[in-house]
Amino acid sequence: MNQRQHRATILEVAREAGVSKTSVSRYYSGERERLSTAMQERIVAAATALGYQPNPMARGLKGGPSGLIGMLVADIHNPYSVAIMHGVEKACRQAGLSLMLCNSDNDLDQERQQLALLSSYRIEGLVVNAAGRHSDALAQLAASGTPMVLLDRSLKGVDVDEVGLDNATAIDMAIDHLVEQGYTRLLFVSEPPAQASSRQARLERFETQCRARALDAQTLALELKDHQALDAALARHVDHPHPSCAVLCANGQVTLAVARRMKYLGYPLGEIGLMGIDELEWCDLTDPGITTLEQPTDLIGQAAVDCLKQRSSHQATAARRHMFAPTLVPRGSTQRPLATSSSPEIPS
Amino acid sequence: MNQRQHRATILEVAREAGVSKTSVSRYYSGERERLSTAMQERIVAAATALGYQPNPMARGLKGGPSGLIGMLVADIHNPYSVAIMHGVEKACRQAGLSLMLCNSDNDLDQERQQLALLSSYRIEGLVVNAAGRHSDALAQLAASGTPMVLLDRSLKGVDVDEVGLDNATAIDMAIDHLVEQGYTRLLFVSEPPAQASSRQARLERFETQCRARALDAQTLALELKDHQALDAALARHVDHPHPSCAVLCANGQVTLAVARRMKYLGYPLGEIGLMGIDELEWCDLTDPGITTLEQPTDLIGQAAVDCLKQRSSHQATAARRHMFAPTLVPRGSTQRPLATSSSPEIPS
DNA sequence: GGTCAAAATGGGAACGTTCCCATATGGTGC
DNA sequence: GCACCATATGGGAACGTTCCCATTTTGACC
Repeated sequence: MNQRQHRATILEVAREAGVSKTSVSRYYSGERERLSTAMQERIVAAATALGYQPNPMARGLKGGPSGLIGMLVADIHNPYSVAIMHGVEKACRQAGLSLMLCNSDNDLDQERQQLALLSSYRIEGLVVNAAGRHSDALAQLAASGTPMVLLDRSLKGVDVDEVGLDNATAIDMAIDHLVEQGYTRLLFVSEPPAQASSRQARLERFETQCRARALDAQTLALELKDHQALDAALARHVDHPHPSCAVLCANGQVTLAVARRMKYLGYPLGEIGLMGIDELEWCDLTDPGITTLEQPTDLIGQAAVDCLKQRSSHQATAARRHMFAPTLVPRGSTQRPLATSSSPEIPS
Repeated sequence: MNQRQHRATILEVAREAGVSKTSVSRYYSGERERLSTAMQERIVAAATALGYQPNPMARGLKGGPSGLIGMLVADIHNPYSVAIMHGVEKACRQAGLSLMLCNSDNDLDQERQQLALLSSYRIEGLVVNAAGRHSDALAQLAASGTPMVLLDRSLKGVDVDEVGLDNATAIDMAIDHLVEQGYTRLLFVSEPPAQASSRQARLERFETQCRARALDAQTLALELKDHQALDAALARHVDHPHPSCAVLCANGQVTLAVARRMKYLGYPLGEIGLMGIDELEWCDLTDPGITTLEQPTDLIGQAAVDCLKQRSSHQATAARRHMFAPTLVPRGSTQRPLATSSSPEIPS
């Protein structure tokens, strides 16, 4: 009944092909060019005949590559994380690597434990989208030589590659767009920035740019569960006797929360501008549509895996940063009702 | 600079504790009760002193448990898959297992390859949310004794545990709700059912139930990319000189597509009823809100992992099926405008 | 044709576990 | 006091690789 439970080993392939196990091993560990073509042919013949497949466990044991890439995510529900995960998974698949997915649920203890587990599997690289506070466990893993990429974060004391959005460009694009559309009073809403460097970066860029342009701007950092604080801030922002207010959301989660509250409070989208970083699948479904800055998540995921591959093959160079620019997806939420369809494209 | 690169082995712990490696091994492979308390204390002391952590590679090599659970997903972008993934990941974490995530991108070849890879890691169990057509690779893996759970699918010739939504109950709840709300002409929209048994099940239940109740009902199965076909079907459904039409969507992806087209075509939600299986985070954001049947995804994921755990410990019993009932989340899209807030709760 | 280096191949010892067996140790019943 | 069994412990051989080193073959150059 059972399919052949037994799995062919390298030794059996060697016997079948009439060569030594060392040669078979060489064939499968990327040293084919050292083998004569005749030998290569005999090996593939024997291997396919026996249905041989290398055992990554045994390989990883001896110190060879484990074929495993770890991904540590703080919140598996975050659409941004999922989108990146897609890119990472795809890149891994193409590189013949497997993905171990870990979710820390924003819990530092879980994170530590997951990290220990990942390192015990001798992962060849780690993609991290977590670790708000200084994570000693993360630093230790990086110091021990595991290639590591930080997604949209940078960590004090951890000098590793970073990949993510070009926050300065993104914020500038957002401000440009909002100003072009005629909004003159801006509110930036973010989750608490202490936990993630990219939040910090976006917040700071917004503040300095608005100051530099002498815009009427404010910022708000809060936990999204806190409806009341958000409602109050929105009211404060909107009730100002100023013609045109807009809200800029620091990420997709914020966009969702703000859109929800604005709908609840009855603020008309467009008249009150709304714009978010991160594209979301439902952005064109809310009534006038929500304008977003779309991140090239597949590219980012790919870049992360590329970093890891490079680092595990070459000797360690200095830490690098890949920053990607977003794409503006304009929709109705940043279209003021007075400005009719005749486009006022005149440069100022 | 480097943290101690060297990792303690079972042998070093044994030496440190002055016991044999066998005893240490026993301690870590769940045979603690066979050890005297004195020995247990010495082992744990030595292990913590050395920072010992078992090497799962070596363990898996010898035939022991690999600590790995695989999850094969056809489309990592599908919110349902992601939601289940969350539950599965959480359950794994609590059980001390790690999750290897594989995405087949709806490609049978990729699926085959991923399956081979997973099996080469000697996974202890596999959660599958893919495999439309009869997958020989899947059947083979199941036959070889790997515990396996099918999510919302059943496969001919593969007799394994299944976990998912109670489709009959869900469809009945949906029909009940729509009829209660006064909709009399129903359209069921689904993706092509040939690829997934749950689509088939929902479609069939809808047809038989509507026939049994003598309802004016139709079904539509199509690829979601095909806007034109969808638009045409919606128009055909709605333009009927009948007072109250409603559309029931077979899953979240369908709901998104239909909502998009209805918005584009200008059909007012509520007047034309809309209801979907699968809760989506943006359902309350579209104007009157979209009524859904929410699946207990965390429970389903947990149940899947539970199945695997049971099956890998106990001897194989007959395949079981866990079917979960959904929860109705009523919103404006199934609230007819004529029926004002005074609820017409009179039973017919 | 002999020397030497390069290329091609093979044998054995690890890697860190688990498991089978063997060996103490302690208690029980006659 | 001796056979007996249960309970604790330990030693060695696997598991399937890779890697170091040794050996053989090849070919090129004087």
